[in-house]
Amino acid sequence: MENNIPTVYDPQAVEDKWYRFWEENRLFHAEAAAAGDPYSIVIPPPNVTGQLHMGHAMDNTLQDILIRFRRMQGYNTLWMPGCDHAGIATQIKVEEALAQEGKSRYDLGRDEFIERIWEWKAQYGDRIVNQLKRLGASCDWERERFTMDEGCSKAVREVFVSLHEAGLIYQGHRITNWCVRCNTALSDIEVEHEEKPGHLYHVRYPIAGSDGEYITVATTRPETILGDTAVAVHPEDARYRHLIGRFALLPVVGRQLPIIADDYVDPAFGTGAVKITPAHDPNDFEMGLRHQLPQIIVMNPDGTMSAETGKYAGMDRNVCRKALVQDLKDQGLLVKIDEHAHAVGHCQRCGTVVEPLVSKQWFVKMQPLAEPALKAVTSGQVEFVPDRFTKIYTNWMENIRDWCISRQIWWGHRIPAWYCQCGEVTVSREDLTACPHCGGPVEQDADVLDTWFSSGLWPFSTMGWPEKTPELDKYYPTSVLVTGYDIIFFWVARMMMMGLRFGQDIPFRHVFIHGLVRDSEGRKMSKSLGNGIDPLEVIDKYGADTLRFMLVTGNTPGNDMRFYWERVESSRNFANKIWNASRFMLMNLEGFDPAHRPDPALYTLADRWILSRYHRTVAEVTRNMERFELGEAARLLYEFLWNEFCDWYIELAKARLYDKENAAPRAVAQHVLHQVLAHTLELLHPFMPFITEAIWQHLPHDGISIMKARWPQENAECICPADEQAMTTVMETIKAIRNMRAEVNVPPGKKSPVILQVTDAALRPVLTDNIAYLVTLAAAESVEIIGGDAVKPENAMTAVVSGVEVYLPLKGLIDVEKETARLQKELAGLEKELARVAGKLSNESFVAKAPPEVIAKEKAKEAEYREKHAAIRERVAYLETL
RNA sequence: GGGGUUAUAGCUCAGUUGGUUAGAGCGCUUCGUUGACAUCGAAGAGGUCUGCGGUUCGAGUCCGCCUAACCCCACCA
Repeated sequence: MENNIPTVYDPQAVEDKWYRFWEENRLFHAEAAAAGDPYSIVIPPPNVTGQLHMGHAMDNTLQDILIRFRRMQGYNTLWMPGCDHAGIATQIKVEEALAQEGKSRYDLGRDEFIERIWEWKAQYGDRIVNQLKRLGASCDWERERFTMDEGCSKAVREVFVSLHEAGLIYQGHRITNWCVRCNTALSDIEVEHEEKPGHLYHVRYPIAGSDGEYITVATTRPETILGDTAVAVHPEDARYRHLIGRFALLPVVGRQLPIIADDYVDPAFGTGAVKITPAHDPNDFEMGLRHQLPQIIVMNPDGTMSAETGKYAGMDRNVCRKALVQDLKDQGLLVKIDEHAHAVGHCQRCGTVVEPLVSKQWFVKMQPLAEPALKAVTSGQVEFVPDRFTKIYTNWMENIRDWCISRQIWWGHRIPAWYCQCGEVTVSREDLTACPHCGGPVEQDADVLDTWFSSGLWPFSTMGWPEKTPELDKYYPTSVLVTGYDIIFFWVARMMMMGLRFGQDIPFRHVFIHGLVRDSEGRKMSKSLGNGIDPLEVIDKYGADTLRFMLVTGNTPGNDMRFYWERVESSRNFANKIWNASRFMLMNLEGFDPAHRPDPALYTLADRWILSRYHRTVAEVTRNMERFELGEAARLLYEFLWNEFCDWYIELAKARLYDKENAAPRAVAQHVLHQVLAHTLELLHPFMPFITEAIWQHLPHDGISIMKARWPQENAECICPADEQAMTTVMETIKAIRNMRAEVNVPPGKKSPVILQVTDAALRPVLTDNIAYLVTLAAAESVEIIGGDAVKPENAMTAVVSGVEVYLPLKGLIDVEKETARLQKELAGLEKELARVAGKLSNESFVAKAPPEVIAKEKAKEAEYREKHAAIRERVAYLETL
């Protein structure tokens, strides 16, 4: 039928072709009005100017597997694609490009800078999409969305205004995390804390109006001394009680600081006295409010010291620290510097040390939103896979704090608030040109929203919300969200809150969490380490199917995996194995009529065996897919296809396939070969879409694409343990012969006679029927089957499989001593097992309490071992007489 | 300070409601160009499942504790 297929699978030759075919035939497209229960996934939107990395490759492979699986099962399947504008990340990129020209965003001005970013998006916005296509992602590209497109922007504004109307968005002067490099406020989770060795500076503050009296405070950030407005001690601290109500003199500056008492102070830490800097420390900020302390801002947004700091004004914060410490030393006020490890916050995006400082920002009040989001998970309405992430999620939700959503950057959704000179701030769905209160001119808030604000709306904004759309109706809530554990708080949690409030329902039923792809040493792949592996490189070299298979096997949900080229190669080999098994089939389908179903009576044991194994595989693979155990499903397919179908069935079928004189048996073999392989390819399709499509298209088929093939169904009637058992005996007999031949180095070309002494009468016909296999697969010259009571052959090697003693008369090749040793070793193993089983069976509690089928199994084992043992012992005894 | 993950063959990992002589890939040893595949085939070597205790007739699997590594969360200056 097909003889011109290359012996090595070449992904490059088929991938582009079939992807185009799928797209041209709109096979990824979903219609809300079409039949079928909905199954939907929204893609975690990658950064629009980003590039596909290994994490994306894994994340999207998992999604594509689920989508393709459900599509084949007949669901009305939507995979919604799109990109994220990724505020700070994208802005940094464009700023870096600008820096190449020696410019900053301020040189361009806001409008021109934003225009520049849109140009970037136009230039690179397709790249990530094209990379996802190379991976094989079956997204409905006709629906592609962008977090800053018109629809999503409308959703953002609607949500902002609604939350504001509900009193859940407010503006406030509060202490927030500030990145001096990005020049913007950050939310708490955008700050990464790293425990680092630092210093604890002990500084003397003289007591006002005293003679040489002082109080010593300890601080890790001496430059903030300039913003101190009090010194606090614990009210019960006997060392300092007499000082409460008096004043200390701020070193260098000379300002008078009240000494106050507050429970917050831990007498055991440092000196038990704390300097209070309300504008630059979250705790001090709170304490400042309690004691009505003034806030003195000593640092500018760019990290230099403010005009408030006198001679230090304009210095970088780090320079100031050194200068100030020197000044304290000079004045004899620096008592000591202790080594002190403490957590320092860094900007997630640029790594700069973050400063807590007071500024005016917009916040979302989280408690009321978190409550339903928490309940949806604790009630089981939304399930995390694996389950352990439930706890991480709920713990965060229970301790949630308000979310700072305003960013002082330019790329993003502008906050829909307008300021008027009359003092009114108006939040509006429509752009304002005049103040609704006084009619005066208004100016829109300069800030934009945190990127995650719009991402949080993704499951419903992409479906057309706030409009009522058929998509929203059909596909929301989505079926599953697939993402890494690193963005559970950033994204999953926000989608839960927003979805429940604005989508009127949970955003997804399952959250399928996967781990990170690390390098071969277990390190995170990162640009700075230069240890990243480009998925495109893997696809170029080995093909997308290979990459996908490698990414989905060998690990379990939620756990990290390491990238090894050896594993890529092993997946590649599997693809090649599939290719060649298919080649074999295609080369042997001559005269095959798929419509003709052979008489089941003509099926051989091998046929019934592989069909039984196949149907078991269907059931197990489907079960594992439904439970998100994709790696296990893939492993089962690998083992079935390679170890059973290729290693055995193809070999067992060859004789019939090659014998063109006997049409009927040949047709049966063709039928089974085709049926099992074609359907196994269907099972494999979600994992390896390209190669399975390429082969499927060569086969006789109905329908346009394997993508649209019906997912295989298990037929329990085809599962036959007796046939499996019988076939196992035949295979074990073959293996036993091969083993003995290898043991004494029989040349591969040299055939030898085989004598089988069958002790289990039921096995006699099985072996008699399958003698041909021993000839072809075990190099048997002749096979003689003798009864259990017959005289045992002499001068032969011996092996025992269940119910069959296998004798290999190898005159001249047998070294009696070696053979005895080999059998003795076998005996020792059997004795050990026999002792174990006998021990179990003689244990009264076991016999009384274990389930009957377990006991029966153990008894059967015991009988088998006994029989084998007896046979081998007899053999050893015989050898010893020689 | 809380919480979590991991510990199984030389390496990387599976082992899913507790019950087979604990598996795979890579690596290693020996052999193999017979018409699917050397990106292959055949035969092998290699593990007291981190340690201790508990539950159970039975534990790699469930429960404690120990050790080690990693991760997340947390406003002790």
